[in-house]
Amino acid sequence: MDVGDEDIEDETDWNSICSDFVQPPHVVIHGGKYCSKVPVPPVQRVILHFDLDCFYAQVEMIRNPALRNVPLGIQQKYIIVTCNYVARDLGVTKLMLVTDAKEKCPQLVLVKGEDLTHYRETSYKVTELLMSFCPLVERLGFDENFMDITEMVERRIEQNPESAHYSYEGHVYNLDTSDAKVMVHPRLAVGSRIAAELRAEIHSKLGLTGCAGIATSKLLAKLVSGAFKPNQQTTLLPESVKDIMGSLNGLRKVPGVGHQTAKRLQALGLVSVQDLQLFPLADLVREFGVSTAQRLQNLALGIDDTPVTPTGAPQSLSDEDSFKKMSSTNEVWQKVKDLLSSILDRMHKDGRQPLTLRLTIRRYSATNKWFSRESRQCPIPNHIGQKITSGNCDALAQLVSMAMKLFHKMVDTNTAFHLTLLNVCFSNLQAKCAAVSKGSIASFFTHRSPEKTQASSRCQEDLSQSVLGNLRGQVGSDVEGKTEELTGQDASHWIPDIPSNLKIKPYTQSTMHNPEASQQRPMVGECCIGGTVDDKRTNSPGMTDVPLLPPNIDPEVFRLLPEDIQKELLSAAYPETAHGLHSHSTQSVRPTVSDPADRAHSSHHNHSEQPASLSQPAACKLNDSFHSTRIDLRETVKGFDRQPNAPTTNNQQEHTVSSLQYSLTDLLEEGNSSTGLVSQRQSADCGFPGNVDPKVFSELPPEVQRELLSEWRQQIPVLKISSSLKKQGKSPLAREKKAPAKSSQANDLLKYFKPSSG
DNA sequence: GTGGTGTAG
DNA sequence: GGTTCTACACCAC
Repeated sequence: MDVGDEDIEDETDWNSICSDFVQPPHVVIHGGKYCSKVPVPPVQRVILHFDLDCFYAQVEMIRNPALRNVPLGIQQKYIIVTCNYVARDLGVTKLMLVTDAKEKCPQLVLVKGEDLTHYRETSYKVTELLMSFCPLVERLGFDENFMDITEMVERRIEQNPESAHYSYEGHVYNLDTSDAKVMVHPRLAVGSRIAAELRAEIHSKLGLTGCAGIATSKLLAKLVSGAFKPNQQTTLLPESVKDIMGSLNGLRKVPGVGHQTAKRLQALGLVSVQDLQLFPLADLVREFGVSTAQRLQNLALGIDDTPVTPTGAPQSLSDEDSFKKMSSTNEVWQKVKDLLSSILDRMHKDGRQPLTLRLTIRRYSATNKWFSRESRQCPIPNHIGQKITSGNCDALAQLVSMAMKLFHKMVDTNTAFHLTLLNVCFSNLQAKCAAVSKGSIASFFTHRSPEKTQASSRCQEDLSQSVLGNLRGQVGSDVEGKTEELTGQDASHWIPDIPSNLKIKPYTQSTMHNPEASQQRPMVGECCIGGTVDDKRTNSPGMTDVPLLPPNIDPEVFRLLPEDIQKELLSAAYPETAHGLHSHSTQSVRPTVSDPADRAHSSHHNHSEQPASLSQPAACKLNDSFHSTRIDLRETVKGFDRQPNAPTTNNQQEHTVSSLQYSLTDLLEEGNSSTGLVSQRQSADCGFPGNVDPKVFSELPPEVQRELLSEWRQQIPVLKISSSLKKQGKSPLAREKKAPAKSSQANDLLKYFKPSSG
């Protein structure tokens, strides 16, 4: 943020850096740092960076709107990983110890956040939503996305040259917006408007707010997106690149420079960004090698030409848990089984077949508390891999056994050991065309439809290409010569089971009811979706207006299918009423399934029966239903016209669910329940959501308590579902997801029936 | 392919 | 630089 002599000195450097740019325009901008003529590179790319505000907290506040008005912290173990702005105003910060946070803000409401299921799902919805406008979306963690909208911008300017004259939306870094001369960088100006529209989309469809940065590279977009928080956006003009780089205090602030690199740089005497900018490259090369040295110096100079690489399907799925101490094989066995059953479920839903299993441990060491991780991996035999894909419950036992072998490779159990973390990971994920048989026809339809309707649009090609490019190492499907479309299907598959209905429903909803959104949509949609929004609406009329075809099914695609498949789809979509609600009914049923206390008891019962043999009859039963395409289709298609609190009459399902819970609860390790907050079971008993700490609740002012209670009373069907299943420690909801019916999706679905006010 | 490290949110 | 729970890239072997 400092101007002065250094700036003038630096100008030469900047000139040389930019020398490869064609005809740098000379512009004069008043009100900013540059009062002299400064050569700036032309805008060649327009990159957006989206950063959701306190993401986990937002997800929880959507799940339980009453939390919006209280200081909310998301707790993982003894850490507040994030908190809402109410809590921030009261002094709570990210990564604060729970004890410190409570001291600082006694009224802080805590929600357990170790189970990432909901965050992951919401995260992918955001990515997916962005991808529906432009395929070039790259994820960075759960709450950030990059997007290359260069094409979108070009097209918009082409179609509407007027748009180039519009002003910047939101902030312009280091400038009064009124001072920013739009004509200088029309692409960035248009980009800023697109960013605003996309943020509005994210808000209207998913209820999430966030910041955006608009710039010419990922590096700069990321750096600038946080300039104004929360829920604002900032454009960085090329003229201000030097400013923003200079404003970073310390090399660690440069994305791409982690603490190890920073340490090495410091050893070279480099502390500030400017130090690195000016350091002789040759010396840097000696320390880091050519490519890293060049990259680091470029980063310091604000130069980053790395492309936005569409993220696509995750390349590994892992699940882990940390703990104070684990020192018996028995505990390890339990935990491994626990973790495995959770990722098994995710893996099954993903549809790809993992070829590799990895087990990672972290050992405690008094001298070196953060003793690094060790891992062992092994190939997963094909017959087991297939069981994973098909949802065959035998896979669990076999994988546990494999994982334990890996464990014994690392740990000599004859001597004492002390672990503080276990991680299981499926990697080397192979797409299977056989996935079709598993019910992904439905996901083909549902996921394809937004894309399929683009068939006539210019972006369709781009999209399938990028999707293809994404699916690194995945086998393209070749059924009926529809390679491309089925590849699209595979691509759709990775979006973790967002049911078709979710994809369409919010869309329709906001289109219909949100004047702002409908005003903006044609603008945003013009890039890739083109006229397809309307198509989609006609094809998917929404919940109440069921046409000949089930909602979400693209008639064009439907027509292409063999008759028997068509029939199956129809029968799946419109079965007799008592059936077909399998998945969702597990949701409604759940609160009545069994007394939480009973479940706790049952867990003790079976506790002694392990680990000699894995017994999970209920899980088997449930998983078996995964084999049925029919059921899967029904779930996917049917949930759409479900009412939020629709009562379930199917007792059999209750039994299934309840026995499932027994078998899964058995896996819980007892140690966990004694730590941390009051257990979720207790809070569920109290009649309010399990994700709310009763103690904390009792400390709230009476009027807040009343308000919360009245909110919860309206929400209880939703909240109880999740809360009654939540457990201490690891992967509570993952257990819930064991149910064949992809219950957490249904959970998400319910959310849309009762949208939050925000 | 395996195992460790570094980076990131 | 460490807490958490992921996920990815890169490198040496």
